[in-house]
Amino acid sequence: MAQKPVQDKSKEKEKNPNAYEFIEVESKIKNFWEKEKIYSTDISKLNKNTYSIDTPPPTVSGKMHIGHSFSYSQQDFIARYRRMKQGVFYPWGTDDNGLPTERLIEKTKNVKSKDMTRSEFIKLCLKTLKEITPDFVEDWKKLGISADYDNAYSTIDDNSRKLSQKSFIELFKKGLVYNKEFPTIWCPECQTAIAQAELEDKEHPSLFSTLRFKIAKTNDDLLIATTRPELLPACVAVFVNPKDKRYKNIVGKKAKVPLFDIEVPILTDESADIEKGTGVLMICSYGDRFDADAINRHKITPRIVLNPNGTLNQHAGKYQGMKIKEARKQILFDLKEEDLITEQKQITHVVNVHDKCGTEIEFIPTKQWFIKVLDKKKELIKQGQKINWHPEFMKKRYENWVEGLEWDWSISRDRHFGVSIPAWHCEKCNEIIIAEEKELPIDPMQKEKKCPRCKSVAKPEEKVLDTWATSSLTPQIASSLIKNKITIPYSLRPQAHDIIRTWAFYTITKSYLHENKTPWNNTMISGFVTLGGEKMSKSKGNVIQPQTVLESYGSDALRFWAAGSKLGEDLDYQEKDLVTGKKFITKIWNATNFVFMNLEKYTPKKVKLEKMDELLINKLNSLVKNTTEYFEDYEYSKARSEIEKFFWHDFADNYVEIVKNRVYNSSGQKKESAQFTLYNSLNTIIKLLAPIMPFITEEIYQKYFKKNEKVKSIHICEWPQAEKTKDKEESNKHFDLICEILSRVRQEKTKAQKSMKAEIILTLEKKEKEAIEYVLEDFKAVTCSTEIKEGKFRVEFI
RNA sequence: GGGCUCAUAGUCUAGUGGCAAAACCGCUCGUUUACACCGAGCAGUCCGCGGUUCGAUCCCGCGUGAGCCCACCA
Repeated sequence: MAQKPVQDKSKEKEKNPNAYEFIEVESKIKNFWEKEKIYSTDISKLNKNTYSIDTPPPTVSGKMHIGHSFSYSQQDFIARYRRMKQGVFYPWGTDDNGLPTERLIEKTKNVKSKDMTRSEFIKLCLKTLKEITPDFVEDWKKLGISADYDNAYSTIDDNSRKLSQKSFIELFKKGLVYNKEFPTIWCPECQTAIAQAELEDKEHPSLFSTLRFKIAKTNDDLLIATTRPELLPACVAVFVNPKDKRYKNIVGKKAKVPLFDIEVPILTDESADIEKGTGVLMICSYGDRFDADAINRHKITPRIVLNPNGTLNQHAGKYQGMKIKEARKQILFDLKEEDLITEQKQITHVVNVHDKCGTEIEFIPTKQWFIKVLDKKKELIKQGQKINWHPEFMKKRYENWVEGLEWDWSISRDRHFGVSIPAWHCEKCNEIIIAEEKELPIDPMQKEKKCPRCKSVAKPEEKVLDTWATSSLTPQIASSLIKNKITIPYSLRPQAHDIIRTWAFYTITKSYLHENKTPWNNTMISGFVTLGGEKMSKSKGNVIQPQTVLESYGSDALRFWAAGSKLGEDLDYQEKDLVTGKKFITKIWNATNFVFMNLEKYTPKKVKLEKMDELLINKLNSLVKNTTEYFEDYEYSKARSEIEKFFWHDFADNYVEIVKNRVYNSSGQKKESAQFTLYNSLNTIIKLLAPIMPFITEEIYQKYFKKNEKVKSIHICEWPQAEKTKDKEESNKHFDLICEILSRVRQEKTKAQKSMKAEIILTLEKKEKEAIEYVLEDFKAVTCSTEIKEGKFRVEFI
């Protein structure tokens, strides 16, 4: 016998040979899955019954963040369950097209896309993506996301570009795409048109100044309040409300714009609010969308002062060339010098900014491409209603968004990196020439086209498609990887709720416009991760990195945490939840050690079961039934908590304790019945748990169960089936009663400050005593009762 | 201003038309043939007010508070 080093107990604990080393195990298991291609799609096995998932392709624009790890875990629970149940198509892709990727490249390579030629920049993007994508994807693999990485798409690869351009051409031919000059939402930082869905609110401090306009001829003051004095040179009219008595006598006259030698008409318009500011509204081209509407309505000629790069043009006179903010400051200074400001106050107001860069947006008339959606709101809502939303209330968010649409879908971007718009324009005939399908993917800048009418060389379209114009085709792109063996509607679209208005909406739109189908039958919408109740964001500095969490707790623990909140609910990140997960994993590991310690040389075989064992198996059957139903309903959190409860309390705390005596001290059928039950119930438990904690369950499976089960991986084993048993409810009540009495006995021992092993004489009510009779030996052993009497409940210590 | 969601132990979350549950924390004990990363025990006006009901934490209405989305933002 080895001598125990008594003094150094702590070190001994660290070296516990049976401890579960999650870092080693998880990395080993991950490699095993990759090597054995456990999650690779076998095209020949895809069929009607295959559960197909329109996996979100994460944007290659940094690292996996905690929100990703949360929502991808949740979708992976469902994917893994379905894989065991019926087989899945769970493709993988990355979204590396368009502005987010461009911005990433600009940042990491310290370049400006607009300063480079298009082809140079694209080359740099593709090269950089090649470098960074494998590392980027690695985080998802470490998390145990079981998508098919071997057969992945990128939204900028040739195939995706081809499909995206094909979609553009089809919609153009259907008359659903149009090209129009229009004051559109413009980001002066990114220098591109953007879509309504890319707007975000931001609070900004601002100066609210009341300016002295003059009435022409009379030279009377006309006071107008504004936060945007730099738009004075763009002022084309002033509005007063027709009901506003104060200004009745000036309607129809002209107003003189301060600092600028411009006279503009004074018009009546309902949109002028009597209560706001001075009641006089200046109309600029363009301050906001309502300016654009108003100018249109009154047929006023706009005077554009902003260049696409956010500087002022020649109409701004001496302010030409200044950036918006600079001009604002200078104009305010000059106004003050000439005593043209009557009042000024500091306010904070909410402005629209571009979600990618936080820059305040402007309205600049440019020629852009649009997909018609405004005339189809009703149909698009109807399409949304055909989909099962999990949770249901997320459907409402979709409907609200569609109802609130104000613009057609703006799909062109004045950028370099993206899917090119496959069009040419003959400036003579005003003819649009569209690429042919066999030419796709195509870059019009690299290919000369002649106008079919006048035969002159047409101008290639320089703009690219918005990244959503491509990612809205992820079902079709994924299908093309598997010879279209799976087509829409897919079974499931998982995603988070922030992109209902973009990804979900645009995908529904495209599938409707192209095929008049919904893209999926179900969608599961994940919530967000918060920290102390607040949304995590880099600017607040309250970001938790999943990579750090993975290092200290492991994937299974992180996933266990992600399974803790119900679908659609936000979850507050708390480290203690990771601790809980890790403890649970340890518990499983230790319980497994116990089971197999007692199953040496055991081969599973049917035996006549002892009553206690039968009760446990019945209870387990109920667990299988419930867990299955929960997973069917996307209620992974209920599945988690029920499995957890069963495993820890029914199985480990109670059953294992009860059965110990029989395992240690008996032989023959009594022992075999216990062994059979331990083996089978643990096997079932780890299978039920496999979708949520794929690593430890695989490790246990490989180590102990594989040799009898013969399937390569637990994750492609068949999902456990609940056996039909008679009187299940009765049996479960019986089981619970036994546990409840046991618990009361333990309570008494605790109260008396006695050991659990203290021997007792137990007195039970008649009914309870009868219940115990069936499992008498086991029960006496676990409670250390020497005798069980009938009467009022009592525990006597010997 | 409109829509949606949430409100349960000190904290964070489950859950249910009829004894309200787990985890973390704290306290009191126990324990060494799986596990001290253990076992047993101790915690709540289930936001307020009305209604439906034999019975409401749960269903309905109103209110309060928080979050998210949208709109407004001279």
